[in-house]
Amino acid sequence: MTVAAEPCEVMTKPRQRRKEARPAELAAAALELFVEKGFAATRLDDVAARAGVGKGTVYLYFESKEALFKAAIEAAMTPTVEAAEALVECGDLSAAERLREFVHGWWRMVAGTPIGGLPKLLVAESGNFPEIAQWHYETIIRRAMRALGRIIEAGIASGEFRPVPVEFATRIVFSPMFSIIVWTRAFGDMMCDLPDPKRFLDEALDVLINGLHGERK
Amino acid sequence: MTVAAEPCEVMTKPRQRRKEARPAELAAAALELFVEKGFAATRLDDVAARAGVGKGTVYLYFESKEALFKAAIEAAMTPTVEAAEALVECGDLSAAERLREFVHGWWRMVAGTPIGGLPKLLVAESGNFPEIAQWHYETIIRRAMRALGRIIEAGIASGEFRPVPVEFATRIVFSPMFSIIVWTRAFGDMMCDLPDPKRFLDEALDVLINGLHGERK
DNA sequence: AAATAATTACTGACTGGACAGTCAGTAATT
DNA sequence: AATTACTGACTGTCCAGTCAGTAATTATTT
Repeated sequence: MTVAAEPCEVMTKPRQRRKEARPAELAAAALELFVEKGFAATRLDDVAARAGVGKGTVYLYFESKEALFKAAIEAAMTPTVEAAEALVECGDLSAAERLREFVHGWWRMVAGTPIGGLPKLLVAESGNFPEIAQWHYETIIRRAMRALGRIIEAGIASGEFRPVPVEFATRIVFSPMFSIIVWTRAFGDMMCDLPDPKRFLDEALDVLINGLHGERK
Repeated sequence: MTVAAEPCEVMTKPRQRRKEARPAELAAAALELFVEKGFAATRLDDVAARAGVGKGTVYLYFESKEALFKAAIEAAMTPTVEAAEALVECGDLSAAERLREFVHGWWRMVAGTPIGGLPKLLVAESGNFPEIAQWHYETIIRRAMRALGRIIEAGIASGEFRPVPVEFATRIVFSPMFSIIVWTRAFGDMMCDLPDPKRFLDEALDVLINGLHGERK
């Protein structure tokens, strides 16, 4: 059998050397696949293929599958939480309006991107990678919650909200966010009656803000 | 090397034949391990060992690892949702009090048991076993939500709650339950500042019930 | 500018270990 | 003696991780 000198192939681009770009490209490809299929079901051959390299190349830039996992998550998370924190700083709005801004801004930022799959992924893998889960909790979640907590504190200080325990109120506002992002990723495909997430967040904010405003029953 | 005729072993009980009891014992052992380690990381050798049988026995009663997974989940879930539905039927309480009963009763029922690990497990494996996730959603979650929804409907009908959209209100009340059960299982071990779940549920119920009562801002 | 050598980013066939699933054999029960 | 619940060593497969080899790039020589 002869080599059949390139019979109009589908653009078989030649091997390239791009030391600088590889790590980020690999991390991005890995993130997509980990979010799609989970850690165990993701093969490094596939990650390499999606990044347009051979499997060996993965090991030039990452120690192991686990190291790649960690790197992919960290690379995606850090900029996101920073952007989320920035949402808190918006002008002279009421606490209620700032809560709405924060929640909606966050949703616009993560919905439909691989980053939106991270909460589900981290929940799924928390048992197998406790160090990563802990890092994520301490570095990302705490920080995001503190941002949310500051809005609520300000609302209490100004008399707009009644004096609820901030620690708890923060987590209470978090829970619809957490639920909807995990929920849509876990069951979204198969649920014909999934409510529109934006509408859900709106209704939840209505109830919560109303609950934070009013007198204790 | 000789066989060393049983030098005071740790109660090596003889092989037994218990056709009737095996499936349930295997399903229970499997549930524990799947909840502890996830589907991929659970070895059938371990399941068999925990159930006190050899690996081959697993295949006398279950077609495959996946079939065992499905059976373990279904066996645990069905009685649980029935018990949860029964919680709705309690006497002539206000809607608010019935919500509290439902949420606390559910928590008492699942906290600290392997069943409490199922939401996290199902989230984690939803991508790899869409049929199981779909069965779970349609059979369990819908049913539990309908029970919750009935409480809210009654509260609206009696004028205790304002006329919120029930579909949404149901999911809003669900979200702190979902959050806390998944959260404690995923991050509970490593979080020194995890709030007491019972207190969290109480505070969430306060805010939510207050939010359902009051006038729209 | 062209040829040659030196360097190194990149590759993919290969290995070793882990584990789902099998089946010939064992022993409890009838 | 016949039946069958049960066993665990074995097989085939899958995949993370390796490494000898390839080719793109840079440096050096002519």
